[in-house]
Amino acid sequence: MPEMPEIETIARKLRKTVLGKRIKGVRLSGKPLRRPIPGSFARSLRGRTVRRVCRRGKYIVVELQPKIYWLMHLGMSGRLLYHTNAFRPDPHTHAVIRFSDASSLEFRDPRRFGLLDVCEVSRLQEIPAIRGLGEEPLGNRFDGRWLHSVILNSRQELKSFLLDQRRVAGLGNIYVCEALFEAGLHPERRCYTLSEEEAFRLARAIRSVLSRAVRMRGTSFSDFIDLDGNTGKNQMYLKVFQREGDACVRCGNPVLRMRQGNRSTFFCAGCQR
DNA sequence: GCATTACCCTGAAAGC
DNA sequence: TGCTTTCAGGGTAATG
Repeated sequence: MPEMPEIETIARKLRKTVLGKRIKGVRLSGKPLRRPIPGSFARSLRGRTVRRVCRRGKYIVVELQPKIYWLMHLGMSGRLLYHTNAFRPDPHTHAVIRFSDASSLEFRDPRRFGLLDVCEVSRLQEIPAIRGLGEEPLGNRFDGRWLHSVILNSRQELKSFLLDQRRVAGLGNIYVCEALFEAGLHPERRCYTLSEEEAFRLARAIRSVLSRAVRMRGTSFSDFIDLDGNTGKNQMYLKVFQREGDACVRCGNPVLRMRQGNRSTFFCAGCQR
C-alpha cells in the first residue's frame, strides 16, 4: 500500500534510472485499471524523452519532452519494476514502457486500483485528482499554524480528516495511525476540539513520521518494493500499525484495533486522548 | 456543503 | 486437501 514515502522512494529511483532516456515503445495489457488507460497513452509516450520526475501526493508525475505529463498512481498493490534485460511479464502487468537503451519499466497492479494517464502540460490542473490535492506534508507551507487553521473548521474525526487527500496529500493508513500515536491524539477525536498546542504537536508528528519513512525508503508489508525489487526498512520503526495486542512502547497497554470508515485503525487507548 | 458509506478489485489468510 | 468466505484499503460516487 504505497503512501507518500514509498512513492517518493520510487520517484528518486526513477530519476536515477530513466532520466534522459527516450521511450521507444509502450505495450499495454488492454485491461482497465481504476479508470481505463487512455487510448492515446502509448502513442503519446512513444518517441519522447524523460525530462523530469516529480511526486505530488501519491501521484508520480513524469515530464516528457516534447512537453507532456505522464501520470501514475499505484493504488494499493501497484508496483513499478525497472528491467535492464528481457523479462517475462506477470499476468498483472498492465504496461511495459521500453526505452531506446533496451531497458524497460513494468507497471504491475493485481488489484487494479492504480492509474495510468497522460495529459498536456496546460491541462494538468484540470485533472480533478491532481487539482484537488491538499498540502504536501513535508512542504514549506505545512506546519502547526496551517493545520490548526484548517482543522478548526472540520467536524470530521481526525483519522478521516488526515486520510482525505484534499486536506493533506500523501498520507495513508499506516502513517496516519503512526502520526496520531506519535502526537498522543485519539483517532476518533473531532478535529475542531483540538487545541492549538495539539495541532502543532500533530503537524510535528506527521513531519517526523514521514521524514523517517522517507529515510528508511518506505514501509514494506506485503506489497511495496522499489524499482529494483528492494523492500523498505521503515516497518521496523512502526509503533502501532499492525501491532494489535503488542504492549504500547510508551505506556505498556495493549495496542488496539478498530474499524473506522472501512479502514483498520491501530492505536493505544492509554496514551492517545 | 459536509460527513459517511459502499463499491471497485484480487491475493492471502482464515474457516469449514 | 480443497473449497468458500473474509479481509485488506485508495479513491470516488452515491447517499444521508
